[in-house]
Amino acid sequence: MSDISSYRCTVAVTLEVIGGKWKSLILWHLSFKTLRFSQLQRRLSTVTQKMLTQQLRELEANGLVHREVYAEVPPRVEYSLTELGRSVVPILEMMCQWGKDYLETSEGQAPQECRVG
Amino acid sequence: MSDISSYRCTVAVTLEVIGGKWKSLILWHLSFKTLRFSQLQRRLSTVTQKMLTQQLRELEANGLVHREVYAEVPPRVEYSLTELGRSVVPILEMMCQWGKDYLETSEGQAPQECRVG
DNA sequence: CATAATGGTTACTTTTTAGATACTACAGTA
DNA sequence: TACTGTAGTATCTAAAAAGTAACCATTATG
Repeated sequence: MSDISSYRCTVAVTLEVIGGKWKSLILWHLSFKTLRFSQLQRRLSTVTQKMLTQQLRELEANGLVHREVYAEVPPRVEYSLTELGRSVVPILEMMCQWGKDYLETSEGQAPQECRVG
Repeated sequence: MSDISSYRCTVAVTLEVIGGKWKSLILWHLSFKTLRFSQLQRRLSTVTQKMLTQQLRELEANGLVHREVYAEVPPRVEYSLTELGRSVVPILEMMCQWGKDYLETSEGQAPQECRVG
């Protein structure tokens, strides 16, 4: 049963780290380029400020995202992926591909590209 | 921006399908062998009957799990992975490996094996 | 002097999720 | 006759998550 218990731990850990409501989407956007808080907020359109802050704080606490504060007025805060953060991108790409296949086969939707460009 | 919107759809879809509280663990157990409801319940020790039923119904609705009811008394119901269900196992294994690496590097825990045996 | 912009925090409320408990059908067994 | 086992469902409650709105500091601009 060691396979079971270690599974439980490690997949649960991964889901805790990237499974949050906005986390994978944040990581995805940051995988393209460093972004400011307001830029992220615009890209996630329906996210509330509170949720974006919260999710970013958790990603930062887990070491996936780096937060750089510039001493300016008005303040500027930039978010970027750490090396650890970049290491989850292949998982996101795999999930993206699976989701795409799933939609195609089970719902007959038009094919979609993962990470175009 | 088509990369972004298609990302949102497909990774979100994948997370909806396998991101539930017990789903990935259920899939993991079923990847070894077909199990009855009560067998799954014992393996997931702390799951409530309601949650197990609910998660299984959703997995079934998404086509990952097959539910076979035998007309016996007392009733016997067996759950197994469909082909689609088996196709998510590599993602689970990847998440398992990432979680393992994450625990090792960020928390200095003892190494754990993914899917021993 | 009032307003805008940035990147938040805090308090309060609503919504969602999960837990606990009781109940069901049916046949076999004591 | 009462009890057991299976695989649930239904209902009510508690806890967690998320939304809403107001507030903060600072400086530049009008």
